[in-house]
Amino acid sequence: MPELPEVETVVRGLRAGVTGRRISRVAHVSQHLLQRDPGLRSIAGDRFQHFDRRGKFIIGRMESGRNLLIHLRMSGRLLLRPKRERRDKHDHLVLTLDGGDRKLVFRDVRKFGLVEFCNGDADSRLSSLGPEATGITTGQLRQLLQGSRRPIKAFLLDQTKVAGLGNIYVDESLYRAGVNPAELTTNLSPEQVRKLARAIRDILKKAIKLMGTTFDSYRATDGEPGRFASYLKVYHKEGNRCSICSETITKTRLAGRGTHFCPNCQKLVDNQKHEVGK
DNA sequence: ATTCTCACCTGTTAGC
DNA sequence: TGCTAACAGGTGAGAA
Repeated sequence: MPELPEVETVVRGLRAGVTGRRISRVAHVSQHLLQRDPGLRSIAGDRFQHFDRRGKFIIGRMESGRNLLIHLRMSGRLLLRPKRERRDKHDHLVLTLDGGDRKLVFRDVRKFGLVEFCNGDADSRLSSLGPEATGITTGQLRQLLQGSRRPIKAFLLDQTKVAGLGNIYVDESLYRAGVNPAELTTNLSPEQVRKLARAIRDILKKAIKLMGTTFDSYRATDGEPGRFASYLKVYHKEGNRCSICSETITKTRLAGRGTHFCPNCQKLVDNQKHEVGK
């Protein structure tokens, strides 16, 4: 579930607690991470100089010049824990840090997450990302929509179009903009594009301020849950009343995901005007 | 070329 | 109660 606001919160925690720290020891590394990067253990002795975020990726800039690429995917967490704390069975990378009494732990129940060295910003996983969702403008969004014909929800989940959105914030943004998730990108009116860009920026800004949304497993580096969940209007609100029109929030399946919306506030654009009054 | 579907995992929950 | 099946959702490989 970690999307842009959650990843941003984690990165801020890393900047505050890990920047400048040297890795004294790799206390544990799981086989599945070593399989992807057999050289991962060589991080011992290196030092974290800076952390960047790009979309949902975290990039650790190392003193050696190397770049550590991290993705939390669904259940990944980066936690600062006391050095003596017993290892959880889902801890897949445990880095003991010089100075202080904490260690950096990558915990990931479902093992979809990623921790490996990459070749910097030229790595295709990073270079193929679209512009950051936090700053998406109406003009950018209009441009990106050109030549695309698919449900707007599928489009917004595509990281090569806009980077950082996931299922929660896509549903929330579409609701705020009054756009049906199944609306084809080709059908969006200029006004809808404008509202959508605005909704994305506003919702992400507030979610970052509240340190993300904790629905289930997400936690910040200090173990704290995000506080945006109480502001969700449609995500996991099926059966509830729409706060605008009192219609019942509906859940369907679109683009392979649970999709939540208000059938009244988010009507499909009537694209068959010639059939009016049929 | 673009879009769609499924595999990747495991814990939780719904259903019988 | 105990079992199985479905579900959760980000990404990438392969199919359409």
